[in-house]
Amino acid sequence: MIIKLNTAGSTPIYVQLRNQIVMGIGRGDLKIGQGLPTVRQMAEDIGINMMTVTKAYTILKNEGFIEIDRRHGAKIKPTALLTDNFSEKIESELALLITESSLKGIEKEHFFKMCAEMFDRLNISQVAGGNI
Amino acid sequence: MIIKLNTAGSTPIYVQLRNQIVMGIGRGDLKIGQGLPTVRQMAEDIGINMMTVTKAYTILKNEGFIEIDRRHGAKIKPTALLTDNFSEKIESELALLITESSLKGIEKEHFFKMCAEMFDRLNISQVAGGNI
DNA sequence: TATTTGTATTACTCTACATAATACAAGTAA
DNA sequence: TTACTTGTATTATGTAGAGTAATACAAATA
Repeated sequence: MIIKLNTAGSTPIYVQLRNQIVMGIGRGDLKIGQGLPTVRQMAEDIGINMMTVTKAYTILKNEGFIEIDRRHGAKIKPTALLTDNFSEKIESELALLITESSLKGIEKEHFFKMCAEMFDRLNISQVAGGNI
Repeated sequence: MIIKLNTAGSTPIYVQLRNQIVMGIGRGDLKIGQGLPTVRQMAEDIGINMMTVTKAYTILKNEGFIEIDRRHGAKIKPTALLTDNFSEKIESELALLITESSLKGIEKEHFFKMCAEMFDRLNISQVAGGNI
C-alpha cells in the first residue's frame, strides 16, 4: 500500500500513518488477516524513524484495529470492539463536523449524500485464504 | 456562554476554545450578530492568557465564522463562505470518521440516525433586533 | 547458532503551546 | 482634549511533544 506523508503540515507523522492505515483497511487495500510490514521495513519504505512507526502501530493495536504477535507480526483484525471511549470520540467529532458544515451552508441532504457515497466506497474485505 | 476547557488533555486550549465557540453558535447559545467577549474579558473569564484567546479568535475570523471590527468588537457572522480548503477538510475528516465507524461495527443506518439527530439539534439563530 | 521481531531506553534537537510583561495605534466615551 | 478600551504585536521564558539516532534485549524463527 502507498503511504503519503505530508511532512510540511502540522499533523504528526505517526497520526498521519495511523490514519492512512485505517483508510487503507476501509478501501480494501489492506485486508483483514493481512500482515503489515515490520516496523523496520515500514520505516525504511516511507523514510521515517522506526520509533515513529512503532508509535502508530501501538495506537492501532490499542484501538483494536491490528494485533501484534511476535510470531506472526502485525495483522489486521476483524471488526474491532467498540468501546465507550471510541464511541464518545466519534460522536463529539461528528457533532463538530456537522456544526461546521451547517454553518458553512452545507445542507443536510448534501451532507447525507456525501456520507452515503463514502459508505458505498468502503470495501472492507478479507485476505484470500485467510483463516480469521 | 459556558466554556469548558480540559487542560489535562492533549488538545491545545486555543483549539478547544475555537471548537466550543463553533458549537455554541450551532446550539444557539451564541446568536448571529451577537458580540463575543473581548479577548481580555474572555481570558479572565476562563482563566487563560490573552494571547491564547487571540489565537482562537484569529482562527475563527480566518474561517469566516466571526468578524472583528475595532469599533464593534468581535461578532458572529451569518453563514460563512465555504472555501475549497474547508470543503476538503470536512470531506477528509468525514471519510476518516466513517471508515473508523464502519471498522468498529457501526452500521450505516445507525450512523445516519446519529447524524440526523445532530442536525435536528442545531439551532442557528439571530440575535433579537440584530441588523445583519 | 545466527537472524529477525517487537519493544524499551537514553540522548538530542526542534518546534508548538502557554504564559507573562509590555507596547502601540485605532477607536470610544468622558 | 484626555483617559480609557480595544485588537494586535513583540519579546522572553518554561514546558511538553515530535522526531531522529544509537543501542539493547528477550522472544521467536530459520
